[in-house]
Amino acid sequence: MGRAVPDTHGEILAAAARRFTVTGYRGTSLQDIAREVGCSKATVLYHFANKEALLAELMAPAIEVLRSLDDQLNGLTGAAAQEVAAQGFVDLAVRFRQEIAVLRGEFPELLCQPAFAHIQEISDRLRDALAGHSDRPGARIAALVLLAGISEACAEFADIPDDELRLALLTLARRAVEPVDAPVPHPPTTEDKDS
Amino acid sequence: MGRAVPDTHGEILAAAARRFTVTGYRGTSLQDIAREVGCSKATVLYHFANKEALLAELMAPAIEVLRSLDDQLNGLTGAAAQEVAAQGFVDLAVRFRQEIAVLRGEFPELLCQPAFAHIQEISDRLRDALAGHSDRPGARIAALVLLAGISEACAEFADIPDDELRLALLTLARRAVEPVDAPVPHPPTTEDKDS
DNA sequence: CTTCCATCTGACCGATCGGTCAGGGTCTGA
DNA sequence: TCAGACCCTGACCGATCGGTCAGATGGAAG
Repeated sequence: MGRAVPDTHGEILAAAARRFTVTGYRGTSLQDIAREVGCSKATVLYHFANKEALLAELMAPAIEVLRSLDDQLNGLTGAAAQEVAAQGFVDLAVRFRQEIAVLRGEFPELLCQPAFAHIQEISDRLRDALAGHSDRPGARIAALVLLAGISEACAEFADIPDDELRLALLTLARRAVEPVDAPVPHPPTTEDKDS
Repeated sequence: MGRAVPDTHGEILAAAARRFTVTGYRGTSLQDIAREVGCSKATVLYHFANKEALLAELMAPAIEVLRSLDDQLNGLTGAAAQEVAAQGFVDLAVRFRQEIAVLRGEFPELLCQPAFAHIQEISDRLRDALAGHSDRPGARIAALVLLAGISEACAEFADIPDDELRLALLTLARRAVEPVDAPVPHPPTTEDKDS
């Protein structure tokens, strides 16, 4: 009865997600998506203004969670920032495996599109937090390796249950981040307005 | 004098590498490459049979080194395999930063092309070695995260000197691989035909 | 029955893609 | 001087891309 409602919009969204994960955003044509849904290409463009809008709607939930993680990170320093960043990103990556798989590799190019204007800055801050806000090259490199590797792993291990993948990644992340040996974000000579 | 030789072939190769690293293989047209070189698209296709052949010649040296690493790995087990895999891959990734940046993200699709027929198997074996040939999900996941992350890091940190990047990545890899606590590939109850 | 609106479609558009081809320069060696 | 190899090019090809548009369909409201 109720299920007789076609919900073409949602079907297109789901089909696009499936195709994007296999052949990438650039490598997937609107025709491909339409074929998978079983409608015409014009129908796809009736439900979505253009290809970019389709991608934007697909990524919206993941981006929302990423933003909230960015908020949580605000103000944290040192090991606390590392732990929250690791836990938050692993959780996000596991939950939005498919969305992350979509962006795989095309990240830098897709970020240029206006729909993803601030994602670059957010992920930069996330990387910075995972490095414990350290400016040592080793810490920054480790943070990048982890973020990129976790994304890739989530896209790859689609068959592993969420809990198991999350645990493995979090364990790895805690083992791999470069430890911030001294909790000295700034020596007590400067003004400490919040302590 | 001698430098007057144009060497268009090499210039095209270099220009292609530059463009591919920025906009990816798919995202770079032969026209783009020709424009960067300052010749016509037809000239590009005079020096290279097609776009795929251009990519293949670009990747050939890196693939050669990857193959030799694969040979070195043959027969190694446990921690020894992990160490050789980590060291070998970090070295390869740092040396062939640009080549690896080219493949960034388009790896799975590009591997389908006949020129890269066996790369998938080799990288699978490399991942397996980095996991110490363990079948524990944690070890396999850590290996994948490292391989993917190291590739991404090499593509990203183009400004860091080779030595510094290599040291940081190797330190990270040794810290991050899941340790193979006991060198027991198989308990002595089953038949041991080679020991 | 008529009107209206949401949904959907085939036909079509200009742009760009990878790739082909005939031919024009230029240099060399006979 | 001439033949031929080498390098390079503009013009062109069919295919496919994202996107537009006029119109067909069908159900609900008046």
